[in-house]
Amino acid sequence: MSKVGIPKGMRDFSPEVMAKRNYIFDTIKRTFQLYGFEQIETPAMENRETLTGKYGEEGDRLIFSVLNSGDYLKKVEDVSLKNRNLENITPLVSEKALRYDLTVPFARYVVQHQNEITFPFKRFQIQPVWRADRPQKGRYREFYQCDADIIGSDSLLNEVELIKIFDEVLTNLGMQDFSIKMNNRKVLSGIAEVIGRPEKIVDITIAIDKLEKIGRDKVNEELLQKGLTNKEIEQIQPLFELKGDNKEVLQRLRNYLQNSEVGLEGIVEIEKILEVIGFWSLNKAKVEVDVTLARGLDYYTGAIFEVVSNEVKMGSICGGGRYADLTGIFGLPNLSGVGISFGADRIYDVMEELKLFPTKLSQGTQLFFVNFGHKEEAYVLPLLQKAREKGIRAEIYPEAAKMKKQMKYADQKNIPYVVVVGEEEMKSGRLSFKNMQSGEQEKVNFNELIERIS
RNA sequence: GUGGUUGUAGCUCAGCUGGUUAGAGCGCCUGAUUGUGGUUCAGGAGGUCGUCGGUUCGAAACCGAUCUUCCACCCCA
Repeated sequence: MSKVGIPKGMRDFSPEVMAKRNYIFDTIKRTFQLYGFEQIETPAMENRETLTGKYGEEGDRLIFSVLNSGDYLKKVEDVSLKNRNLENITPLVSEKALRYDLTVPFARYVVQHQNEITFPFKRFQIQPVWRADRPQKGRYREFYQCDADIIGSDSLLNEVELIKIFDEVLTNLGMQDFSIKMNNRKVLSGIAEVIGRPEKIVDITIAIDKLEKIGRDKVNEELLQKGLTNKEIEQIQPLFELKGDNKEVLQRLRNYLQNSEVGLEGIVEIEKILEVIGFWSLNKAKVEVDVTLARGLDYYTGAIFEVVSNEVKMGSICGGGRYADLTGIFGLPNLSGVGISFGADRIYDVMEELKLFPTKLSQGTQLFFVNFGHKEEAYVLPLLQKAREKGIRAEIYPEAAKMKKQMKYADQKNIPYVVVVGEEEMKSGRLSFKNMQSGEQEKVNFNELIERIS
């Protein structure tokens, strides 16, 4: 076993894997562009303070900090080192951090470039993000997010367009059965309000979010542990029975939230979104109103989305939601945004499990020239150039190795056609042209050869 | 951050309650075929058993630490 390796939770991607990954990225990118989004990129690192405090306490722990260059202990007093007061020391030894998601860097970008941006601004961004989490199934320390956000518009039409993008991308990737779960932060606020503990909104929603996973009893247990009274827990119970079709769920929810202004507002938003989706047709997506869905509570203020495959057991493969004031923390208030994120790596795992990748993804070499040496190169290299000019992916073996070795190379790279040009072929102009799949070989001139391939 | 799990040849793995030169299949290299791959045949290379330390006459095997893998929790794409 060699000593080389890569950090925990991070991966290499070999050519076959990259072909599949690019298939996903290309599909997502094409759809984003089709809906009018423009691409940006931001640096792998942000200033640490740009990121900290944006993802909750848990999130801060998962941010990879980058050690300062040079004498990074310069600013640290010996006393604080001895006391191991990490909270104070970290900012002194690390001023940069790897981005944790694409949304916060995007908010920073918008604030920084506000004078160049025409609002509403529709951008997309496909880049890796890093989290210092323990790796496990569907969870990596480095993974790609593919985000599309609209910032500077309150309209719910944006939410609808994003739902449509979920549908279009995942359908195009071949998924047959997936659910776009939708909730609204205002509904969650309403629930906390109705049971009289608005300050407990986060604890309540995080607990009921686990309903499907751990069951009702455990959820209630957790609620009790978080300091809710039995009476309050009793009031939450009707929410666990809110299953069924969206209309029915909303009807009962409206009844439940009748005394909460904000809660009713959330319901109206959900209804509006559902109504407008109705103007379009969805392919394979099922839109489900789910009051137990609680995501990104640290910044979402309106709609909350999460997409799960119903065919494979995996965490959520996409997420998203509306944040009324994300740029406010960077000094640009009153800009409302809504965005979604595709988790490309999880989508990959789902597609792999469902065998959804097309077999013909490879953009490998189509035509291979055997190399016999300097004299032959003089004859063959111009032909190679011509083939490439015709758009044929072609290559020549870089040295005059044994033919067996060259053929083997072509075989292992799955190159479908091989040209052999030696003395005989140079004299006659009839090239030996071999079909590697059938094993057949014939003599053709160069133009015929090009026609055979294209 | 908590709990569990894994590590033997390039890959997938075997290796008995500790016993001498650690195995298989696949892959790789060479030749049969000095201008023909994928099939066949013959031969060959390749491992300080994750790392460090301990127990023992003796450790791949037992113990400890550490790293890595995978899984669950927390949280999340």
